[in-house]
Amino acid sequence: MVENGFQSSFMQEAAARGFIFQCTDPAALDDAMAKGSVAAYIGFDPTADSLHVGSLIQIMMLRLLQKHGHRPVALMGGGTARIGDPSFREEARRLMTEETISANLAGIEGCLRQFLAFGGGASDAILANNADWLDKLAYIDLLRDVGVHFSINRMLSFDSVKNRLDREQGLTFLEFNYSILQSYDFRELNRRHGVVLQLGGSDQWGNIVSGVDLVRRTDQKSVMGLTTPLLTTSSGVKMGKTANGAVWLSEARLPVFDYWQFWRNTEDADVGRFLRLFTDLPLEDCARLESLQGADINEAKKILATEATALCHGHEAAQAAAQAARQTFEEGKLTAADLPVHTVPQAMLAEGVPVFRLFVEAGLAKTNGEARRLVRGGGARVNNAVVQDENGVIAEKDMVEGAIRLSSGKKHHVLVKVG
RNA sequence: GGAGGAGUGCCCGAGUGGCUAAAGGGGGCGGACUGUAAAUCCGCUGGUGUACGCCUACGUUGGUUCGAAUCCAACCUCCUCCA
Repeated sequence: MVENGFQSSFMQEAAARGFIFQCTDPAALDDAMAKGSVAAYIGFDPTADSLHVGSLIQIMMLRLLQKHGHRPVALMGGGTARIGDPSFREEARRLMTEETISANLAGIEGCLRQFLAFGGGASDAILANNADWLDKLAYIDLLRDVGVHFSINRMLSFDSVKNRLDREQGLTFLEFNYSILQSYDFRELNRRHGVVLQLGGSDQWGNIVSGVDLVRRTDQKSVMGLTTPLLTTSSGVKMGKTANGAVWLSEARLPVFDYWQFWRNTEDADVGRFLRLFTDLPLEDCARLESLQGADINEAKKILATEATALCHGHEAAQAAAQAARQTFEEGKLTAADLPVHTVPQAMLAEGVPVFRLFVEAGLAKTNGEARRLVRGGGARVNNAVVQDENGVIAEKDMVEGAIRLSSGKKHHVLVKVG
C-alpha cells in the first residue's frame, strides 16, 4: 500500500480509498495540495444524455477533490464529440447532430450536479466545454503551435497505441490526433482556469502524459496527471453492465429502485472496495462492513446500496428504494410503493392485453420474442404467480391494490398502473 | 501504385453450393442451489400477436444457379510485404 507518506488530506484519502493508479509526480502533487487549493479536471464525452456507473469513479474523484477544498473542473467534450471518439470503432462513428450533442451535454450536467456543487467559490466546481476553443481552431495554426511538440516515435511507444499496432487493429490519423486535442484541452484549461491536474481512467495515461508534456514545452509550466484503476468486478467482468445495458445515473434512464438493486447485488469480494470508492462512509466503517462474513455481509451491501444511491438520487429516494426492496424481498409484499412504475392507458387494460405484450410494454423485455422466451423459461410472473401461458390475457381484474406487478426473474419488478 | 491476405450474429470464431437463422466459446437472460453473493449445474439467446408461414442477416452492389455466407464481377474497408 502506498497510502501513507502523503501530507495532503486529499492524497491520503484518495490513496486509502483506492482511487490512485498512476501519478506523474505524486510528491509534487502532494506538496501542491498541502499548500493550497488545486484545480483539476476530467473530461466527459457527451455520447449519451446521461453518464453511467463506468464514469462514477471519476465523478467520485472530483467529489473528493471538492471535499478537501480543491476545485473540480468537469470538461465536456462538446468539440471532440463532433469528430466522434474513434476508440469505439464502428459504433460511435455515426456523427451526432448539434441538437443531440447539446441535449446530451445538458443531461450529463444534470448527472454531475447530483454529485458536485457548482458555483463561483474557491472549491466550487466548474463546467467547461472544449467546443469553446476547439471550434475556433485553425488546422495550420494547430499544427505549428501544438503539432511540433508531438513526436511520432514517442506516440508509437505508448501502450495504448502499441497494443493496437501489435494486434493489427489499425490506427487512424484521427485517433492519433485525439491525444493532441486532449493535450490542447489541458493547456487551455491551465491557461483559463489554472488547472494543474488532469484525472482520468488508466486508459487515459498516454493522453494525459502528452498534455503534461505540451504544457511544459510551450508554457514552461509543470502540470500533473493522475489516473484511477480500471474497475472490474472480482469475477473479472467490466463494471456497470446490466440487463438493459449500462447502469445509468439519471433517473429517466434507470429507476432509482434498479440503481439501488445494482449496488445491492455487488459480489461479496467487491463490497469493501466499492464502499471506499462509491460512498462517503469513513474508512473505519468500510473496513468493519467489509469484514462481515457469510450472510451477514448482506447488511453491508444494503448500506452500500443506500449510501451510493443517496449520492446519486438523494437520501429520500435512496431510503424509498431501500424500503421498497425490503418490502419486496424480505416481507414478500406484492405491490410495495416505490417499485418502478409503468403506466398504461386505461383502455389497454379494459380490453385486456396479452401477457407477453405487457412485459414488453413495461420494459421487462425488449421484444415480443424475448418476452415469450421469458415465459417459456418460467421466469415471468404476474402478481407473483408464474405465467404459464404466454398468450394469456391480463385485464383490470388482475389489479391488486391498484397495480399489477410484473416480474422478470427474482429481481426485476415493475408495477403497472393505469394513467 | 504492385503483390498477397482478410471482412460472419452483442464479441471472439467455425463454416467453401442445398441438411445454415448459420458449429463452438464468451457475454447476456431465465431456472436450480444459496445469502437478492460467488462457484457450479440446466435451459434460452434475429424479428414478426407463434407462423414447419413471412421478413431480415455472413462488408456493399450486381451476377451465375432450381438453390449462395459459400461461385463470379466491381466496389468499400482493414492487414502484411514491396515501391
